[in-house]
Amino acid sequence: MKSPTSKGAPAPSFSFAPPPKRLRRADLPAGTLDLARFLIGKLLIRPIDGGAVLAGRIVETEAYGTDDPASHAYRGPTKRNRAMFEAHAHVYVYLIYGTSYCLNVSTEEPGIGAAVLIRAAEPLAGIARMRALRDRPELRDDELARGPGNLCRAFGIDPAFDGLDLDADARLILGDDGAQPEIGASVRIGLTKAAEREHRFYARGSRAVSGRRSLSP
DNA sequence: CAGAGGATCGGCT
DNA sequence: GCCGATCCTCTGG
Repeated sequence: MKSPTSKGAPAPSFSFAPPPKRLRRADLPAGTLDLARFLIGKLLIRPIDGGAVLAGRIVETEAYGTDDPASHAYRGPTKRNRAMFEAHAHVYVYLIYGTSYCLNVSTEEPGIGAAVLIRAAEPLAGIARMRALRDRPELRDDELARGPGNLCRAFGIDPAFDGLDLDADARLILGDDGAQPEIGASVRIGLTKAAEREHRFYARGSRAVSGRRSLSP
């Protein structure tokens, strides 16, 4: 028997204790490495239909700062990367390898191109919907948003989100519920340029982190 | 205007 | 661990 007292009532789509605080631009550190570390443990929340949300805890990020040959902004602004040059807390979404989208958050003052790649999240709410978006019913919860392309698919994030201001737009929200995982650092994943820089950050012990186990001790 | 390459993923050896 | 899929963007001629 389950929920005998709430028979017929719709299940709450989203509940945290304590409820998360929405993070605005002023709450977010500027600076690429600082924001990459700060975002570990924070909540990524995407409201969908009927008051429901998709939500997950960010467990892996990578920094792409100034003077970084691996950054899309390294050679200056282009049509694609313009969101990287907006004030910090703007969203940059791009297509990689013709198959996956990647979600980034801009990190510096206007005119400076830099961003943090959101690489993985632990699903917390809207999990059935995420599994449907992935179209992989066999996956465990902690596999749904593991890896930057998978995260975008699980959250339904596509180029329509490119340029969105996390401070002002209701389509995507950063939240803080007070959790503070222990943070580890490593080299970034999948790069050919500047591969030695330890600009990847992750939540120690999370099963939702991508990459070989040895990268996330 | 052609061509190379890419912040990935999933399947296969 | 290796490889192909798939397509957009940027670069160079």
